[in-house]
Amino acid sequence: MTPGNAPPPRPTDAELEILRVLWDRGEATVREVQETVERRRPAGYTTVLKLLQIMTEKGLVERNESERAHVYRARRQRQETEKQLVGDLLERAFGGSSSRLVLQALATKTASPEEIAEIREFLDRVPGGDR
Amino acid sequence: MTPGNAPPPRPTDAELEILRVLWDRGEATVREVQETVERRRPAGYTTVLKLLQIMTEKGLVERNESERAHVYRARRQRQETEKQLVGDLLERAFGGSSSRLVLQALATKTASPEEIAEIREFLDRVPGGDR
DNA sequence: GTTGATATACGAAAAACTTCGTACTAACTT
DNA sequence: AAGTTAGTACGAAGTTTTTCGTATATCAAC
Repeated sequence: MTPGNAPPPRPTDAELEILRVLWDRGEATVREVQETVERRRPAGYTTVLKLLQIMTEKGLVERNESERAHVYRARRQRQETEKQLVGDLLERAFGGSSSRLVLQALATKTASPEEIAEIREFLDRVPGGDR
Repeated sequence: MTPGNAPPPRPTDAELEILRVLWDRGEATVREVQETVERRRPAGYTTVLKLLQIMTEKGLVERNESERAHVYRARRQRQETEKQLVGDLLERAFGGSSSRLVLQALATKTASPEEIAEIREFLDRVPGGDR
């Protein structure tokens, strides 16, 4: 096993940008990742390569080396990582109060009517959340 | 003006722990902060002192030096910082979709019935969020 | 006034993060 | 075969984060 067996660490900012590319595309070579990241901000080829190598060591991604250009995939699903990040922020900044985080999120960026309906549906299904 | 005039940077993990103490107490000396942080995790006195000094430079806190033991205060309100952190995570991980973040938060840690009611009330008041 | 307790200042080390240059390798092209 | 292109490996440097030791100052009490 490459990384002991501990759960992968929280991805850093630069790592998260790369993960987003991999989640979108399913899998990608270094060049594909680099070209996509490049559109958002300056990022040299070897920089992205090195990051992917480190992320492999950390267990954040895995790679297929059968071709000359290695193909990378995220090791955890987008949703799992999102959960990790939210849970982390919840503990670090909101003392575990999810409602405070939720209200803050809604205040930060207004949700569309569809999104609001979606949230309502979720609340209706939460145990103890029924009116 | 101590820090140019740029908005204070996103606080790091260790800085956030200190800010939480300051938000709770309103203001505190290094020793008070250190003793409170200590309960959560090992943290030496000079470590906390140094962090507070750096945070002063960064503009995250301000201090009153009129007494021998300087008294520190958070420079931004808890809510402003929470907003910054949520907005940041929203962009970095959720591509700006607040509903995805909200649903993830609710799934991560179940909110109490009171909290759920609070969220409902908020949704009712959001423009376009009325049923 | 010397001692002891309690402060701040500051340098510096260790770890993590980010970036990039250089070396090397494999494959295609002429 | 030699040169060009496109890839990985890896060391290393710059920055930030975190930690702590040591020097120094202040104050109180003896």
